[in-house]
Amino acid sequence: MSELRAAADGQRYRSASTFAGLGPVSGIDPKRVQTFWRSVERYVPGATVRSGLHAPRRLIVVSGWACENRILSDGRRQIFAFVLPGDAVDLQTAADVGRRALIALTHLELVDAGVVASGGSREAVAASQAVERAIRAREDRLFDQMVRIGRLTAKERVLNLLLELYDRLEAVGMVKEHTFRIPVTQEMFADTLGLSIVHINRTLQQLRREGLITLRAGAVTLHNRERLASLGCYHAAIT
Amino acid sequence: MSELRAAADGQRYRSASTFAGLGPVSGIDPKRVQTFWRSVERYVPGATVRSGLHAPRRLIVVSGWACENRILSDGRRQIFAFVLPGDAVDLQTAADVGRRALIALTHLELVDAGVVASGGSREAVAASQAVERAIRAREDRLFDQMVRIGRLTAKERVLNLLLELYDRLEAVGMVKEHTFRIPVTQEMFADTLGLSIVHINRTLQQLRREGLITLRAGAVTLHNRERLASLGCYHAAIT
DNA sequence: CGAGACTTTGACCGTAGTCAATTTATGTGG
DNA sequence: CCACATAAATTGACTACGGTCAAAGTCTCG
Repeated sequence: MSELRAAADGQRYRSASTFAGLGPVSGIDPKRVQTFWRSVERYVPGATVRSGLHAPRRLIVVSGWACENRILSDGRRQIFAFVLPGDAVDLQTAADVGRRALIALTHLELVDAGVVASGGSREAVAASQAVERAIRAREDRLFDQMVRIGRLTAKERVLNLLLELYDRLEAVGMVKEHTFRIPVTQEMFADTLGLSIVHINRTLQQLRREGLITLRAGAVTLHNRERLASLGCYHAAIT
Repeated sequence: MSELRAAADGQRYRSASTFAGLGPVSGIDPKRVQTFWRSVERYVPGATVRSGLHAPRRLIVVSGWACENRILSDGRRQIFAFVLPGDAVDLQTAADVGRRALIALTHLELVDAGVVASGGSREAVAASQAVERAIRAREDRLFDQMVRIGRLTAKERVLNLLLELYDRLEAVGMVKEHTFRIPVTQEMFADTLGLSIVHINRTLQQLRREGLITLRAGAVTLHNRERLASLGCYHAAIT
């Protein structure tokens, strides 16, 4: 990917309000922002985020998309979750290499949650709580994901996932006119939703034919969100 | 269930060393054990464990089996995990009623993790760390479960799950001669593994015909664990 | 313009689901 | 200890959702 491309990528997948996902963390003391930016880790698309050697690490996404996945020895892959700007993840120690990896899907900027939430100032406390909430929200989504692949039909799975992404991106100002950018190939959808790539393709075609979604050039539009939620067994978590 | 039955149930699903699953917690100060037992919560089969009203609660299973599940409005059910003696779970607040419930499968005894890990004594610290590890182990298993339902075949799913249960129960001394008791109906297997009850039945039959497992009257025997692990894509987590 | 990644399509297959009936536990009350 | 009620397991026949294979078409980017 060229420098130019990388820049565009950065723009496209950066939240309007960088720490929006952390709620209370926005409007932080400029002096501390300095500290954040000094500790930013950057990854290029396809790179594996390094995990802690001994202790687990908690990270916050500043910009870009990532996914958590596992690859089986025979090549099968399961993507567990997508990680978006404002999200928190915790990476285990090197011990579970091969069991769960965090992979950058775009240019990715991360900060250590410890840095954001350190110090005893009122805002650091707020940040710490926000990180806590984000970690918890992530775990809740793992259950949604399990329901998707365990009990929903192909069509439901796709709609349900798109709706989740929609809501999460909307919360950080990354949805415009019912549309958001999505750096996810059909192969990745397949590996997320427990389906084959061919079947994902056909399911998407069907959704398009039915006028439910628009999906091209890495941008998705959801028409009639209410109807999609009903068709996709989607119920947003109470936050 | 009769009183007699209940007693048998208690015996059958109690770990040999009650807190064995917590490792370091075993061999605890008798005075503190008193405290534990005063705070034990008991549930009958089928009961829903009550969640915290405002704050999340962390619980440790002393005896019995439970499962975490979600039931969709159209009746479909997904079981997320089985909870065994020695395991820790965290229950969210009442806010996510309907999204994740903890259901007793047998007579069930729980203690609050806070009680076990409270105080500053050396053993309380050890207990606290053990609870931490148990919570983390639980989360790791969620990923294994996702791989099962997302990427394994029916046969692999069944074997993989049985092997996980085997290893977890063995760790707390509840496996004897490659055999353990398992209070799980085929319908529950189906709802765990994202399959239909009929297909679970046929898969089990096949495994029996192939001489890989024995399963009757709520007891499972795994013959040739190595071979099963290979057939079930099973790799125990590094602990 | 060419290479490689990604998407799309068709033909065919097979794993797993559905429906419905039967058999076999399991547990309760008499 | 037996009879009945209910839950759980089993079986057969048939269906269908989704997988596999293979080829062609598109899009990106260097």
